[in-house]
Amino acid sequence: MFLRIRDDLAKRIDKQQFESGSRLPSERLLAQEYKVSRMTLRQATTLLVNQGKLLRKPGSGTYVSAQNNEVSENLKGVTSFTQIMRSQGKTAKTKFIFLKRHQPSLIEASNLEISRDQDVITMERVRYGDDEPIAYEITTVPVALVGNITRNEMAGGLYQYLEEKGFRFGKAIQEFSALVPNVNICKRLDLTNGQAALFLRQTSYLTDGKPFEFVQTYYAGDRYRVYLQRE
Amino acid sequence: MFLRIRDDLAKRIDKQQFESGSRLPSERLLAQEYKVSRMTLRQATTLLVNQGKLLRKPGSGTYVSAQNNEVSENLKGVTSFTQIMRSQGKTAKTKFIFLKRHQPSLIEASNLEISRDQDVITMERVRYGDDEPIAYEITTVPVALVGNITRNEMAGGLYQYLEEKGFRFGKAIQEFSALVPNVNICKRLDLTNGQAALFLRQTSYLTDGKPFEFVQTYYAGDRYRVYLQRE
DNA sequence: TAGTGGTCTAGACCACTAT
DNA sequence: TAGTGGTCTAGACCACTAT
Repeated sequence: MFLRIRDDLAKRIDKQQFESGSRLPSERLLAQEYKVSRMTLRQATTLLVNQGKLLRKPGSGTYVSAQNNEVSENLKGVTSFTQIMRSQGKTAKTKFIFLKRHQPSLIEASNLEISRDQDVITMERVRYGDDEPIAYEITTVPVALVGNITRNEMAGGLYQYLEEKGFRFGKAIQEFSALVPNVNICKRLDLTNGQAALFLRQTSYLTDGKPFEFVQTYYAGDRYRVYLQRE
Repeated sequence: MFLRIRDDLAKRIDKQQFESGSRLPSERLLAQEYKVSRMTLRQATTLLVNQGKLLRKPGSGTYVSAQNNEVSENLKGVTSFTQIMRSQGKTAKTKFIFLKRHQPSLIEASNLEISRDQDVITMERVRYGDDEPIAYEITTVPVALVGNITRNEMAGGLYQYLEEKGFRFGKAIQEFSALVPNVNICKRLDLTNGQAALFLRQTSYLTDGKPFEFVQTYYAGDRYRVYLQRE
């Protein structure tokens, strides 16, 4: 129930039915409109407040955030390359390099919490913003969980594919560091030898705590930034 | 009320009164113990779930996370070098390089939201884990806000100094990228020429939205990682 | 002074887990 | 089948804002 209300409110904000900066109807009114209790309505708006889309001013009202969209977009965006590019007015493009089924490396197995004799599928891709290479992405998923996914299913959107299979996504753990990539990746990213890359390792989990993907990404250091907001 | 319960539960977890991995008393029991309604008790535990300290398994119970402490420590730790080192069993040391009062650069002025004729104070330091250099930190604060802070006050803990002056801290925005630092910083960090550094820019704000510090940090790429948890 | 968000209560029913 | 977390209700009082 409260998730449906959240989605509906988010839509109304995106459609500018609630204008940026304006005050929302009071919690009591909105609860009436959605025919739920005020506590339930607050569960919905709390999610939007945490996302930065709404702003609460005690004693005054609940407001549509002015521009905070940017920050929270960037926050979410780390998991969606397409979103980041779009928010910068660029078109995300992808070049498929290869997909293969194989036994996992030590680091893949430990991050996906499987043993080394359980097969995984790895896909490598270059990500572009307009026509500039931005990132080299290596995605690994366990066969035991996702089945024998095809190239098209995987490249067409792993998340969508898994969602349709009934999986629900939970937390993700990310680890950033910096390094100078190997020659092959430097070439793919148009990096002069010796230029730095932001290196991200991400493990994503289902709601039951099972890891379903392990992604290693090299971002061209001079063309990419990660924004985060604390508190 | 629910904040007090959260703090109390957190203490009991830290004291291992609730052991790592074990099941907590049910929400109904804990609510009884704290003499609050179940909804209020859930407000408290929800905060700990979001922090990663607790784990809910519907139909089964609420559990103390096994090791997830690391992650949330790392999350907080990004703003406190000392904490990160301690969590890795290392001792944080600091070497003071210099402190000077000067007119801000363009980037300093814009991040601190001041004009270029308003003085700032900049401090540069090397941060060590045990005896290994980990980070080169450049901290800039506006004189108009913090006054003519001395070297000891600033190096002894800017946050403590400001807190004593009655300031309250709000959000912080961080931006990560990767680069190869200049020769001077490479030397300070014992980096061979050409090694990469994780570059962090952070602007920290007071509760009223005024920026009070702008920090630029170069982390030795091979000796430092930033961990984040999403959702 | 009327209206707002912040918090809390004391229940209720549900799907699920563990046995 | 008993117990658990997930969600929801229909109220209530509070401090605060806006006027």
